[in-house]
Amino acid sequence: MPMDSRLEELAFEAAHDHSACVREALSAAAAICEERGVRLTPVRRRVLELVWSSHQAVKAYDLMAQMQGEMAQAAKPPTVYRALDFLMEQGLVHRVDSLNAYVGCPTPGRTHREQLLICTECGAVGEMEDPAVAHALGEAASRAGFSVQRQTVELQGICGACQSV
Amino acid sequence: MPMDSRLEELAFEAAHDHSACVREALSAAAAICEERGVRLTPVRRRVLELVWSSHQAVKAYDLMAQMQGEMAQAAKPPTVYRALDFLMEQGLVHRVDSLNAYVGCPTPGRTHREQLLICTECGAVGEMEDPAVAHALGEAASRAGFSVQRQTVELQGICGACQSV
DNA sequence: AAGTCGAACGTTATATTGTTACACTGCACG
DNA sequence: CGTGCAGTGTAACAATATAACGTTCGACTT
Ligand SMILES: [Zn+2]
Ligand SMILES: [Zn+2]
Ligand SMILES: [Zn+2]
Ligand SMILES: [Zn+2]
Repeated sequence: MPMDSRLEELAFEAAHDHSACVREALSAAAAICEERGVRLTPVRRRVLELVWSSHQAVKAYDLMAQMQGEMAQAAKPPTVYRALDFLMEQGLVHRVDSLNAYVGCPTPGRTHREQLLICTECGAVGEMEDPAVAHALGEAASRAGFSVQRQTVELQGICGACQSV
Repeated sequence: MPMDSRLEELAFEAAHDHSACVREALSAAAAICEERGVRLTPVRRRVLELVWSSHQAVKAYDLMAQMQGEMAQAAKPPTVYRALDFLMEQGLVHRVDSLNAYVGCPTPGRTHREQLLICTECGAVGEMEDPAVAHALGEAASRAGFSVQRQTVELQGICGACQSV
């Protein structure tokens, strides 16, 4: 069982063997679901695969469009949204609020307070989990008397690959 | 011209003279628009006033509903969205991405990289601008080779007022 | 084997949020 | 006066998401 976090590094790599990313994400997901006793059904698996079809965030209706014809009938909104809800509950996918879109988590299995990096040039979405950021946020919030339950941190900017063009 | 940042403190104050918040926000907006040579038209002013009708984030279609009948005709979506776009450009209002809603900025006039605090109990939305957070985010992003242009930071949790109930 | 239950999925309709396109008005400016 | 342009009105539509309810199917009980 690999389960390394190599995927974390790849979002902004211009060229890499992306089919390996997909394979790795799917096999990690299968292992996690197995371990938790939840079911990675064909619909859920297919949605996860399509979310991972690039390192960009994917729109729900684009997923539907890609699933036209390949399931028995056309995939309707509830089918896709239910699958996305499941994948998010299991931490396999994150929602990108500032884009109304969804991206595969490169480090599933451990819960985390991730910070997303969204390249406005190439659309790639990376993810980091910086303890100093989490600490600074917690400190600042508690000075304001605020008790944090969840965080949404999304940075828009230019990724390394796009800067070096 | 007051232009203090007292408003910043009030989002989570259980009881306060909120009509003063509204007055202050509107007069600050008028001053800022005057100074910049942009027009705070009646539509824009009314939208800003309604956004400030509480310290909660307000939905665009709720604004429309409240404007029914008071303008010549019913307010249609483009009217409200154009006003919101203007107010956001001028930094008088922020969009809360995680809620698809809009909140008045308590410290307009200076551009800032704000962090929003959203109480899941009472719905109030406060705002802070913590240098340590900004610094940690910048550091972490640049270690990832990422050049930040904009940030979306929204913390969901329980505000001081709701904790002490 | 038959019954029961609940998770997953299908289906239809609807709700919510936001945009496009184009016409009209009124004021600033020559 | 025209002329242009910012602001607004209006109609239609696009994009995103949820509600409500029925069906299927396998696990478990009896
Ligand atoms: Zn890849
Ligand atoms: Zn890029
Ligand atoms: Zn107030
Ligand atoms: Zn509260």
